[in-house]
Amino acid sequence: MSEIRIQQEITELKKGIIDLHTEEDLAKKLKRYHETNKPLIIKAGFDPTAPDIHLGHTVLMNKMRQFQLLGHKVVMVVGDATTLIGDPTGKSKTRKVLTPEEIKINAETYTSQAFKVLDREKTEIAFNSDWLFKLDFAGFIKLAGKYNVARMLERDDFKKRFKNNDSISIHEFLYPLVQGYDSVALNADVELGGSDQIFNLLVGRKLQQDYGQESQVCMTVPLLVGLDGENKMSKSLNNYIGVTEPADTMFAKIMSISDDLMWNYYELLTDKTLADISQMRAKTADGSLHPRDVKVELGLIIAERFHTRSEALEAKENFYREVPSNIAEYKYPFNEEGVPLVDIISDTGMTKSKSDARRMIEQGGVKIDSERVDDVYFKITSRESFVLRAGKKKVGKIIFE
RNA sequence: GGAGGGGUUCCCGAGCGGCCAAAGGGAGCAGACUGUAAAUCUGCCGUCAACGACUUCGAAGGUUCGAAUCCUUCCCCCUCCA
Repeated sequence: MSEIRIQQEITELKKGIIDLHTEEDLAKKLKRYHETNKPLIIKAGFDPTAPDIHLGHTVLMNKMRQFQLLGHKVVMVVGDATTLIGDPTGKSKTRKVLTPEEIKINAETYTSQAFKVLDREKTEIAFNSDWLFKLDFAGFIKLAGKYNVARMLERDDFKKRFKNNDSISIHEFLYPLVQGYDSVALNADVELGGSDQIFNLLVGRKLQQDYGQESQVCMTVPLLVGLDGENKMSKSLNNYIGVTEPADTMFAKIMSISDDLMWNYYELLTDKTLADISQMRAKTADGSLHPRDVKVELGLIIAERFHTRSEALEAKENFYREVPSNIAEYKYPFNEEGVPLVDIISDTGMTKSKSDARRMIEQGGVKIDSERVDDVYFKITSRESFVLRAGKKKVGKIIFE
């Protein structure tokens, strides 16, 4: 296999990544693969405490998929044993411990979503309790002996906490060690992770050496910025696009991001090459391409990845249509004396309280069949069903029964 | 073990007996403008049978005509010294 081919693969794999330790090692491993046809073992750990996957997670998964497309094998390590410790990365509080049942359920939810991106055939799921619980006391002490405090303190958050006299529990030191041991147990060739994980990955790299293995290549991907354009994408900040969300929602959410952020998404979430992206960017800058159209394209790419092409196109249609084709329907009891509109708005969950619904009307955000309502006391007196709009995003068809 | 600081509405953070549903900022929501974007501007932002009533300022009691503000007990955080 030619050097050129390997070089091409490396270029492809390097797209959008933050760290790569080291390119030489990667080249060496890829070369060996082409000679022996033995797939590389690509390891990525995941935390079974948060089972919902959003686009932020898929940045990593896209990278894993890239390896799969090149013929390699991905091992997803469920940290059911390490969760007992709780990853100290960026955390100041100890997290709650899950039961084995909860972990199992979370892991299943997680992996089933992951297969929207990953190739099931080339993916193995492993639980690190399998080997960690077998490590006896002597083995454990031996593991602990492979690293020292000074090196642990090299890690940024440990360093800061130590300087600030914040507590660092001994067991927190064990986390990187144990995660590193996973690499030893799997004999991993490459470990992937978020950029905040680089320290842990490098520990694995060193441990493998100590255990007489070839050390793994460590690659990290950036954290995806959320829809707000500021914070990292996360469910708790509600600035995310979940992989199980309907195509309509995905498309609409993409359309709501800022133009600046859109380029970042192109780079991290699509297969477009860097050259393509900078070309589009230049065209929008000189006015020959409308940024809105570029964003529509992005919306289509994302929606299609998790749904089908036709669903993606339909989502686009719906986005521009006054009333989407597949809006939610609400049944509501009819009353001869007239039903206060405020009640309908809040009871259907379009607003969280009646006060909220009143405000919405006062501010001109409520429409019935595209007629604006400005009377707070408006009552519905006809049995006919109608399309109700409360604000930009909430639409529903009201059917009386 | 000792000394001190604090817990306020989604978040940060003022208030320290009545003028407090509680300043200010952030987030969120609505409207205008646009490309159903961002930025910007304006308004809203506890609940309800709504010019009024009810529930909120860690929890429970108490003082008072009246308490987020004063007292008592309890719970929880944080800082400093050992």
